[in-house]
Amino acid sequence: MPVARALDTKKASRWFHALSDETRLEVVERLLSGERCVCDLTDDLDAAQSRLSFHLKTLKDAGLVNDRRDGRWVYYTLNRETLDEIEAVLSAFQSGLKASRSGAKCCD
Amino acid sequence: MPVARALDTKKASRWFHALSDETRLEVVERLLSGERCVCDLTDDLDAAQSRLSFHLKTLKDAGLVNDRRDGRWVYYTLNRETLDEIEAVLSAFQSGLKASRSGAKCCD
DNA sequence: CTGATACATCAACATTTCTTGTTTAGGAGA
DNA sequence: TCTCCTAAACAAGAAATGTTGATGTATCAG
Repeated sequence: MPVARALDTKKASRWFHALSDETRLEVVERLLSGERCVCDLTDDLDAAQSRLSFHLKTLKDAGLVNDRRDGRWVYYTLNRETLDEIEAVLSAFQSGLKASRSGAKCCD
Repeated sequence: MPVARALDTKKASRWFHALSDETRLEVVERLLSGERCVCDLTDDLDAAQSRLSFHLKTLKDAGLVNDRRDGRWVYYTLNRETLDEIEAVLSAFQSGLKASRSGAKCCD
């Protein structure tokens, strides 16, 4: 039977890049407890509006969050499916490792 | 009872940054099947030696890989503990999400 | 319509990251 | 020792990323 399919490195690198910034990680943490509007996040993180907007766009482009406009406010939520996919990559790493032989000699 | 402790965003952002590059992800993939020397990786990935060395250093600085010298060769392995820690972060995200309420209104 | 609010977008600049080529260090063997 | 080989380190330039302040756009209140 086929083992895990190959990693989509392009997709995965975009996910990890989106998570590679402290401000964006803080946004993700806030969104764990549910939907948030930009104004809340701006207050919480004490970040300039344009700066936060930039990071939200980065997260959105990577597929990590979704946005929704309601009146003049825009609400962001985490994208559960993407988080699932990322976790699957990590799990694949783990199980790949478990199955691995060790001590392969090279260059002979 | 206390839920998950707060995320160490500094540490986490370094981990994710290390994984945010396609070349480095390919290195990680190769290392899943066990220890590899730099020369093997250079061949496999068709990368210039100094370029690969740069990425290996990035991975090492982030704690994702360990290295070991044997004669003139240097062997790299994945650092299982760090992978565990990263997976724990993702799991925490997942369970945080599951527990989250939705539809919080803001700005009122 | 007018003004205020919430947010995105843009432009300019600073900072970081990546690449390429070159040099240096350490080990193996003649 | 001298030379070859593997790999790290360095240096300079290119490219990508993040920050800040200004401008643009949609929505709502009056």
